[in-house]
Amino acid sequence: MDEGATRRDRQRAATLADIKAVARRLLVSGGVGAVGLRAVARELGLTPPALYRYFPSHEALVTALIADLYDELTGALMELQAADTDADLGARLFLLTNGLRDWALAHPSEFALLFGTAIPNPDAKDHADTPGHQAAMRFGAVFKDLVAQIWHWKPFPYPADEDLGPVLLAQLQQETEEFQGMPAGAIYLALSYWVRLYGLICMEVFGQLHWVLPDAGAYFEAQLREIGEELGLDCPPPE
Amino acid sequence: MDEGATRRDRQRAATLADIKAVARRLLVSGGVGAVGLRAVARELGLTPPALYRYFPSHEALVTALIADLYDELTGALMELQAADTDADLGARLFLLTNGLRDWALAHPSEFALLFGTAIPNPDAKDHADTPGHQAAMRFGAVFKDLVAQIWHWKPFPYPADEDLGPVLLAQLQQETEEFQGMPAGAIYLALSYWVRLYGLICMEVFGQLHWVLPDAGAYFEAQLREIGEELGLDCPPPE
DNA sequence: GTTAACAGTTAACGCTGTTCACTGAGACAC
DNA sequence: GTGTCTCAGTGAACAGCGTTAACTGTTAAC
Repeated sequence: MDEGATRRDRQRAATLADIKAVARRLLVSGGVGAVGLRAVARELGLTPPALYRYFPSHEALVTALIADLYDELTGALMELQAADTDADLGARLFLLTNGLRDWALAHPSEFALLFGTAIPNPDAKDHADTPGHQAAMRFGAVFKDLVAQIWHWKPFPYPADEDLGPVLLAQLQQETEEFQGMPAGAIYLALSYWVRLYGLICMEVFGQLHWVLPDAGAYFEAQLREIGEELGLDCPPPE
Repeated sequence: MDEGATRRDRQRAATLADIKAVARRLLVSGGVGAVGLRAVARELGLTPPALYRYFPSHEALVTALIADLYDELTGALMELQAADTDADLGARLFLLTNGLRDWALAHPSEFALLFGTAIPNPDAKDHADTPGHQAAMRFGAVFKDLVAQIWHWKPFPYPADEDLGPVLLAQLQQETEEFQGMPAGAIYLALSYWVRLYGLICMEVFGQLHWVLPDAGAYFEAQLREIGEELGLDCPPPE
């Protein structure tokens, strides 16, 4: 297994894993602000400069943590999907979306790190090859694939091109091969559903729904059911 | 005007305003991380401990800034509303929602501070009397009033109580006097529209829509028009 | 067996928020 | 008008942060 890996390489990989594990623990217990270079070193019995043999800066450590968390979340969703033996796409929509919400509620600190505050610089292409960005794309692909599968299995009604307006139509048509051939109107709907569900989860986790809904679970369920019906899917029984 | 205000009181109020102005400038130019106690003091020609005569901590300064920003945003929306002479509620929906989006896009740092990351502690009542929280409620009331006005002017179709499920129904009915007597189903719809529009603005400002929409303006317009139609309002002409 | 690479340490720099003891000037009472 | 008291502001210091430089000892490689 570790052929060609010298003793040092193995130990290096081990401490690197330790660093990330400690960083994760600090994140969970104290939020993003608690994962500091010195705090990680202290918890590992190392001196702060030692960590610079593993990460070029504090930001790099956090970035690596973000990438790992994206992959962990994606993995959890894929696992959920794999355990779902029957190919009912309605059930799969509920499974994945509820899975995302459950993960977010169970890991609020991690969720806040991933989705809380985002890209400060609006330049799109300069950080497109970052591991964190790629992991984010893999996460997004889970739901992009799901909606494409639903579409190709049983196309749902969608607004005509004329109803979208020329500007929006042109933007959406540019994404048609990213969405496996779906027409602009269908992509428009998919995006609308994503904003509703994803936005709802963010607002719930970040406490921006407390003023009206102490527990947003029932509301989320209702919204999800509404979307499932609009997509023409068989929704799982309530409760 | 300043009767009863001694010379000291006036100077104190002036420097307090200066502190907030500098903090605001630093926030705009460098984001939340740039508004530091020492940085503010440096820019004012003061020593850092001097600021402790005005704010008990760094967090208090940021909190005060948040409250001011909420009030500024609310004020900008109210002004927009006041300039809208005709009482067409469809036009007012477009005016206020586009106004919110415009403010967010014009002041991304401020918007990020207000809505980016939120309440870390899920306890609801311990910070309910904070000035920032009250300012946030005043902001929310703008849109809550709008939807209540629309409802009382021309009630829109809404889901029946039986379709909401008992749990959700009970939660929504508890808010019926907060929404000036609107039934649970109407509150359900209003909340859904708010999540769509507010979530869309957040995702646009925080760059979580770049991967599919380089410019979300047309999409926002389409969503807003869709909601206006569902509310049975006369939408302003496109473009 | 020599040499080079590398994990890790110590010391230090500049930065942050915060506290304490102190100074000087405006406000108020007699 | 003098005395007292409050209060804005200063200077020095502390603990903590991310980061760098010079150095030590162990490990892999030729």
